[in-house]
Amino acid sequence: MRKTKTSKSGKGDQTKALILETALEMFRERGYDETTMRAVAQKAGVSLGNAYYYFRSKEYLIQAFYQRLHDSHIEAALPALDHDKTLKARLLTAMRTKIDTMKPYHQFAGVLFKTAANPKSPLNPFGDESDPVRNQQIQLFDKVLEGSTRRIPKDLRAELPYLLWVYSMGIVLFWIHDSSPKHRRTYRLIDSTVELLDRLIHLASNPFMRPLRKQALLLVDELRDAAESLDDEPADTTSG
Amino acid sequence: MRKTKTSKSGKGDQTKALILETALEMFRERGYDETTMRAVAQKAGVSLGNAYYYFRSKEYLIQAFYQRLHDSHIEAALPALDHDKTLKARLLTAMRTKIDTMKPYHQFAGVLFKTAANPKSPLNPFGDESDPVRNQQIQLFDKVLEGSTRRIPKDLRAELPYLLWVYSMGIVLFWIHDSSPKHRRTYRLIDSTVELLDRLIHLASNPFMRPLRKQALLLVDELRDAAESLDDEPADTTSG
DNA sequence: GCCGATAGTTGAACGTGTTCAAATTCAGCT
DNA sequence: AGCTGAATTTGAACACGTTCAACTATCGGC
Repeated sequence: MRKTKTSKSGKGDQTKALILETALEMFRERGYDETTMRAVAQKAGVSLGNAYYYFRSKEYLIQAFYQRLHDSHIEAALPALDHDKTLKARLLTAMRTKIDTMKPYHQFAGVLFKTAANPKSPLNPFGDESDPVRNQQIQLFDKVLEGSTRRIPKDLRAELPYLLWVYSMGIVLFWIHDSSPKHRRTYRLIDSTVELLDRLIHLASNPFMRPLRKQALLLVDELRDAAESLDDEPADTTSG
Repeated sequence: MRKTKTSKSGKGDQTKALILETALEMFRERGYDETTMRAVAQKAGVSLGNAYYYFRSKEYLIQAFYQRLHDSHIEAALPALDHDKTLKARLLTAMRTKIDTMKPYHQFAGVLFKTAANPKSPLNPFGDESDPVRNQQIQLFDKVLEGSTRRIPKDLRAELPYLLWVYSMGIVLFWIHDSSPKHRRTYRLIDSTVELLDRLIHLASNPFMRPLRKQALLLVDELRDAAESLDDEPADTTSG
């Protein structure tokens, strides 16, 4: 009579969760490369092969981590955003909480982007497998804009959430490389870039800027298109 | 009496070159991941350990490839630039020849950026080990600007080579993911972004834009600073 | 209570990048 | 020719991520 009573959650789900928890803990404490699958399996009390039964590869453990990280960010950002009204303040909050959330995983994050930059990796932020997380993140920036007082032309307004998401990825990239104490440099960078973005958005909203803005937005559209057709399109040569 | 007579070049240099040639050939034909160090060693007729005597790791083979690739680009770009006078035309030439040069290595290039995005990799374009190549590339963009007719304010002019280099890295990143026939998408992207950049530079050169420009350039400076102190600065906590 | 199927689990085995102590070659010197 | 120390070369060995055929547990249906 020592069995766990949560029979409903499925034996597998428990094992999977156990492996993930163990892996993330070890990633946090020792880093990614230094954590071997064998060690994870051993610490979790399962066999090596069993870990691979639930996670197709070591990278898929990061994928799970990625999702969890974003959930935490949302949780931290949404309440904080209630206090801010201007676009600048709201953007600042969104970005600062993002870095706050990622902090414990700094040394492990390098690997995250290493594999994320690989087109074939499940972690590629533009790829299909990242679709849910990506959309949630873009949605967050939509909320950042929605609650702000700044008036923005419709065409720009529509693309801005995506553009801000790309911007946030750039900040994260910087943060990964940032070894300054407490990541001060990254926070300073956020301050200055948010200020700059606010100004740029203001400038781009000027009627005079309409032609240039239109051209830039067309470019953005094309980039998004291209980015979204990554896995398919195996260099088609059959013209008809 | 079968010894080679080129005794001056050093036996080691020859072996190193042989290994590199073999490796690059196999990378081109089979891709990076599919090319094992054992296979390279065997095809080059040396032992496995010997390959590691000359190349600290498999990644250092890419490092060497990187340098060679850039040399080819310079070779292709410089003569072509003689024909172009406007900034737009010169920038177009520089970027098109860049992609032309990289073409044969497209499938292999994904790995290049995968490892390049890793802060600890010798391939990191911002890192110390890439310094020579990076500076040469920036210098190329300086020449692109130097020969053009467009008048640009000094502050912007000074940073522009670096900025264009960063831009070129973005294009390369896109190209890596671009599986359209003959990489048409990348060439189209170059066309539209160069056009846009030309306009933006024009706009930024307007006296009205001076404050915003100054702020943006300050940001660029900070980014460069941060990017250049990657390997050092191990989270300094001793304040004095 | 038994059966078959599915889900879960195991650990040996494979191929890889990398390391290392030892073996071999080489150049310069006597 | 013989010696010496450095440069070069070797291949066995290591640790890792990953795969796989086999084994066990679990559960629904008879």
